[in-house]
Amino acid sequence: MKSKNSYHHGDLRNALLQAGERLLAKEGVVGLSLRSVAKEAGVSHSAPYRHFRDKGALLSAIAQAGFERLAEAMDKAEKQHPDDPAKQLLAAGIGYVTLAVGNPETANLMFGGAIKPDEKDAELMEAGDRAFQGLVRIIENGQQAGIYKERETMELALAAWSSSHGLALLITAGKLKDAASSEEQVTQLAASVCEILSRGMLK
Amino acid sequence: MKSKNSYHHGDLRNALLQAGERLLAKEGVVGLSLRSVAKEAGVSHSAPYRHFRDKGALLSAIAQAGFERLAEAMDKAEKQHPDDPAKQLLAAGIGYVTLAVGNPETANLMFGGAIKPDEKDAELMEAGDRAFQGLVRIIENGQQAGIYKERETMELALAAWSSSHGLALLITAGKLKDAASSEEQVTQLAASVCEILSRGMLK
DNA sequence: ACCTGAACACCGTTCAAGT
DNA sequence: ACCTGAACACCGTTCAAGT
Repeated sequence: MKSKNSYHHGDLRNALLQAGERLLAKEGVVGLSLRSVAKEAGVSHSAPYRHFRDKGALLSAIAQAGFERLAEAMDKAEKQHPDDPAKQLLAAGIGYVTLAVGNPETANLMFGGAIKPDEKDAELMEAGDRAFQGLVRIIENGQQAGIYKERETMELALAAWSSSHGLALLITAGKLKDAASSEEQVTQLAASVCEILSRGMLK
Repeated sequence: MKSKNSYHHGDLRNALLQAGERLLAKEGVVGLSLRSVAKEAGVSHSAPYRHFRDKGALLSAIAQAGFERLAEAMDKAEKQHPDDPAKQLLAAGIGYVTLAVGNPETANLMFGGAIKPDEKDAELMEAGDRAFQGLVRIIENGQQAGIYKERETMELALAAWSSSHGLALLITAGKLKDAASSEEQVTQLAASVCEILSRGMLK
């Protein structure tokens, strides 16, 4: 049992993670300093170094939490429609885009290159892979149900991933300002992209 | 006629832009400081402020150049296949992805949220729009040729943009490390995604 | 008109010292 | 074992002063 007012914080690691996410949402990845995170958590500017190797490690941990939420969204999409892999894919796409739009700065952190390749630790990569594997499973469900054309699982999964990912990042980057202001519009756009990908652009 | 050794640089704005792009490619958007750009250009750390309002304005100008190259790639894709809008779309997708993969840090700058929304000046937005309009024109060519299903131009364009954009950023973010190491592999992936989008995933 | 150098407030990181 | 505070090298930005 630890007191919050004591010299020793007790759960500083989590407090820093929370403060980091809060400041990230407010200030963006450029405006987020390790010192401001420490201040927000109520500790000195050097305290974080007991829990994170450096600033990149904190960012990496925040990004990891984002990938875990993304993996959950994929799992949820699969379980929501146990016998309809087409609906699973639609729900996955909408979930992907909705999650990114709801946390645009986290999405930028996860995919925007703020974390240098050599700072990407194994845990971060694993969390990213888990999210992708959730989508791959949904594609495999469709293949087993025989609804897709004969193609490599990875090719289909990459096409689906690319279109959801692209739409999500176009929105978070503000390139679709007027067309994607409400959550309803965002859902509609995700559904439209998913349908075009499923049925094809060509006659 | 201006001398490079004189006290007055003569073309410092362009020199800073060039130095910025060079350092961006080498250090990434996180490692790029305005002071290092000034040093690379051989001027004092405060000289850039004669030519750019602040650091964001320099980044914005670099991003703008990136969008102009992207717009050129779209135009080139259209002109390369004057009578085949399907090939235009494939060339546009490959061009998009190839450009991003060749300049990953510039792509991150263009789409990664390093430039805050309020720093996005009119010129930057226009350059981005021009690139998108190039893609829209290619879609319209296909609609006029009657090759696409009946759908809003914008819906088709957004689906095409999303999938190319998503693939490009997945690669530059390093999420496809092993599958996209050579330029040939990258072209192949872009072609695969484009074909799946054109013909559809479903049987 | 354009560039420099000192100055200021901030930042990431380290390390001896405190509890 | 965990946190603090001084210290260092860096950064963005401003501004009087130089050419």
